[in-house]
Amino acid sequence: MPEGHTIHRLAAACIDHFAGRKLLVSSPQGRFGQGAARLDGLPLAGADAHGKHLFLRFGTDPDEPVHRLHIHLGLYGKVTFGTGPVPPPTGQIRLRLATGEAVATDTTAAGDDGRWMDLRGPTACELLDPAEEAAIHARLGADPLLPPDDPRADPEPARRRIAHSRTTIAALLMDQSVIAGAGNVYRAEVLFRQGIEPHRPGRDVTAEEWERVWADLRALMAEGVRTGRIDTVRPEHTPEAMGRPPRVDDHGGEVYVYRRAGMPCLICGTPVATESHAARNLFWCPTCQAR
DNA sequence: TCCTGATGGGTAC
DNA sequence: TACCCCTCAGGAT
Repeated sequence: MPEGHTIHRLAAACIDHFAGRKLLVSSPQGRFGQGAARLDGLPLAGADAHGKHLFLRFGTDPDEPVHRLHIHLGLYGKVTFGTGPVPPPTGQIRLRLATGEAVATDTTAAGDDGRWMDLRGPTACELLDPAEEAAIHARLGADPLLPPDDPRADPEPARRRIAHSRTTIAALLMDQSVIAGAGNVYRAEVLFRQGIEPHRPGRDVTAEEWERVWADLRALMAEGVRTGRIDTVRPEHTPEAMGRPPRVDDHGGEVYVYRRAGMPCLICGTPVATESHAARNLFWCPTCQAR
């Protein structure tokens, strides 16, 4: 789930469900109890995403919030939205937001209109002061999902980093200080779609190739925000177009190489290769990505 | 019922 | 590079 598109969707969903509404905030069986107590009863003023980081602003003015909550889902974190009864608590790190006046913070029933959000297992769920939040933004690279006129979406620093780096392009695309929001799926898929061998040093990637990678990332991830899935195959390679069975996988989308090790490349039939690369699984087609 | 791995990242060596 | 964090679906048993 949690590549950047998931977090941008999450920010929009928080606005949809909770913006301007006083919230019941609790941390049942959680380690965020004190933070939840400080947020309880405040309205949600805003929500935004930068890369894989989510920032919820509590108070009445999103620019001058009373509290700012930083959430990072990490590898395991999950968020569920619902209406009506809230599911019973499980797990150790958990945050619950709900609307409605008639409910005590630790009951399992939601409020009048019963909207709730349940967060389990995040890597980060913490209140930050402005300087701490600024430090997070400062260490993140270009976010392909932010509007092009947002300075945080400016790809020029990423271009420069890559153009001067001996690190592989595969590792650079996963480095959140270079590009914020792309993860292992988009990394593998964008390199496949642009025919780039993943082990090439960043400085050997041409300006034209980088332009295509950035434009493709923007388009693919925007589609991910729209649909909530990661689909990267072009129309001519869909299951329907090729007469092949659809992919059966826990995250749902149609992809070229991600987690398809040993299976035939959808374009050339070469078995998809895999290796552990900088502690993450890398997938690529040795023929389509020969260079 | 148990075991493994996963779309992430901070930290210690 | 290894480990830790700590969730949960899917496969193995």
